[in-house]
Amino acid sequence: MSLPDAPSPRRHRRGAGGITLGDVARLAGVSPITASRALNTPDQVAKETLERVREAVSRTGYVPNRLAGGLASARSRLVAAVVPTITGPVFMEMVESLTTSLADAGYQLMLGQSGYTQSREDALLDAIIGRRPDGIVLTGIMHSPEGRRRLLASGIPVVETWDLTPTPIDMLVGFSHVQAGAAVAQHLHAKGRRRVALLSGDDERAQRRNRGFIDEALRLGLAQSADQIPLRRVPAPTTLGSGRAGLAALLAEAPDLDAVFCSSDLLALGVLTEATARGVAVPGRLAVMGFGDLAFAGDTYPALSTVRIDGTAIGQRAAHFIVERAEGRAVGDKVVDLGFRIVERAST
Amino acid sequence: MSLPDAPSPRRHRRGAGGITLGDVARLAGVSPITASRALNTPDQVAKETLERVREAVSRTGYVPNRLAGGLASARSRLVAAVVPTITGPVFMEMVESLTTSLADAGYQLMLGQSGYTQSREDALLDAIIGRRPDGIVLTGIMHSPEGRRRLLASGIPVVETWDLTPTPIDMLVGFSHVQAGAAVAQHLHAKGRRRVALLSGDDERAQRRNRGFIDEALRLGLAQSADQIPLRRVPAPTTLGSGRAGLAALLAEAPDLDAVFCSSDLLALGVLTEATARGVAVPGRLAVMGFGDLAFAGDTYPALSTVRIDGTAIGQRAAHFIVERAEGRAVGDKVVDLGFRIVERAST
DNA sequence: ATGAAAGCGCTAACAT
DNA sequence: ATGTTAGCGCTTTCAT
Repeated sequence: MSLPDAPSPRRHRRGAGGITLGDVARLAGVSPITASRALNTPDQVAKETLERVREAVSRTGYVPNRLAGGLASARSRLVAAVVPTITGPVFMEMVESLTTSLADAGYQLMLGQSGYTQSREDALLDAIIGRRPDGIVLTGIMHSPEGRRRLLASGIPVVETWDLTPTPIDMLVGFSHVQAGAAVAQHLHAKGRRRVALLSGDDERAQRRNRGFIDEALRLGLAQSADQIPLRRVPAPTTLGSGRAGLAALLAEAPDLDAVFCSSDLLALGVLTEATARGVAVPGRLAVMGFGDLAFAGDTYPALSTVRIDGTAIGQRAAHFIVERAEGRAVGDKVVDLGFRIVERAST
Repeated sequence: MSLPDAPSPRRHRRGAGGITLGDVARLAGVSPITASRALNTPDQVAKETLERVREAVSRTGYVPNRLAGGLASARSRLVAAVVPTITGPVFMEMVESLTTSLADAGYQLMLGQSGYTQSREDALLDAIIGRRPDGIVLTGIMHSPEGRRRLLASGIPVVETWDLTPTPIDMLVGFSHVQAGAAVAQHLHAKGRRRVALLSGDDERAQRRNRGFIDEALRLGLAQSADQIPLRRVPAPTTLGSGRAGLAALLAEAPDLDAVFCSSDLLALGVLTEATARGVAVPGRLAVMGFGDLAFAGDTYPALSTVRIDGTAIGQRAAHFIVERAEGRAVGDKVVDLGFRIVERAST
């Protein structure tokens, strides 16, 4: 009974507001799908049509709704990264390079902090999977069976990083912590140090480096048994302050120490600081070794010997893995060992 | 010609795969919308129905597709944060607290790095707006007119941070850099310092602090004209290394300096390091002042006097602003000046 | 090179 | 307390 042409008073929907692809298409005098192609696959569209669509886009200030696009195409162009905490500076380099590499490829990074506990990590995982990211980058390897199951079930490409494991969920970019620890023991031994100690964050990867260090130290005859090597654990994330306190504690326990391997550069900086405050000569009386080779390591006084981990490369590789998968290309080797490098500076 | 009951061979759609709300609903013997309500607004659903839905969810391992939810409800539960770079540790505290506060409220953080240049920022903005986040947190205030326009046009709640301006785009959580600079000048003057210098990153906010410092220094009679105050600029993000080089340069220019105000704690740590390396007594011969009060500031040797900026509070306030908006509640005062605090430690 | 139709998975609006 | 219907804005499939 109403006029056929009258806009029927349909009950539906908050007219959300924004300019849609339909609006752009209408303005350009083409169908929505042509407008879509003009934006996504320009070479499928005639030059002149392309021009008209581009014109319409800039006149309207249209910004495509990627939520809708992602839903329709099952490609969100979102990538999630999970780090224990970003205030430990160790992972910053990786996050920065991930963000940049992904942005260059048209992907956006979602950041999640798991804390160093597992319960949060599992909860976070659901929040992440719900966004249907095109990939998930994990810091460290996923141990929780529940987490592995959910990740596998989601079908989302996963890159585990900063570690190696014979049983990766999917892809992997890392290095061997055990070997890194062993290499440090060798380095200190080669430098003539004989009474070595460990100052370490209480996270699992640091423990593994300690293990490698201790085993190698025993092999080299630096001690007869593991408990002869003083070991001080501090809570992760490690800080300069805990480095100072840590050295104080180690020195109280074993005043004749001649070398300390710290599980992070920040810890090592704390050790250098405490040594300065106490007048302990570095490297004269005490050699100090860090881990990570953060930006500041070459500029401390004395300059810090450390283990270089190329966080930027880790981020780039991880981004590459995920983008290749998302674009439907097969990645060759799904596991990359990026290794590490002993960087000898003044502190040893 | 085909049997009416036969699943009509419709041409459509990759069956993406995953379990959907429909599957859960079917299993629970309810309609999809009831299942939706069971998950989102449980108290609108009968106890027993709720139970059946929950059961179905855990049996299937269903994880809601938030892309679809966001599209339907026009609420993505995504929040974007833009920082110049996350490898400057200054913003980490804010990003961490943002991430945590938002996660607690069921929102997820998207991270963007603008670099310290404007062109990247504008491009980044479109990438962000395309995701239809429920809010955008900007580091610093948005100057680019084009950026402001797009942000305004998007209708997305915006929080500018780390600064004050009489013309915020929307909401604002910051403090006065000019006043902070002035307060430092007063502090150094009160400590009896008379030959002050500046070591500063070349970003705009640091310049503003310098301005406040210089004006106040002139007022206090520490110099007759601005160019009597040695000023060394280093590229942002600032580093320990540039702090060392900076002090060296300042000392070459003005050997009789008795105080340096650094635009970041990291720079100040570099200055302390260089002072140690040169045997310049701090605070005896040289007072050093940082900015930020990062975690390590209290543990340097000597402990660093600095300006405390509560990055955690900034993040919390920003998160609060955005969540309130997203939930449809009005925020009272849209501008919050969180201030700063001079933290006096051993270095001055 | 372009278009029509269908529907991605969910929720708002309007019932009952 | 639960269901029906339409459609969020886009892209896929199939057709021309």
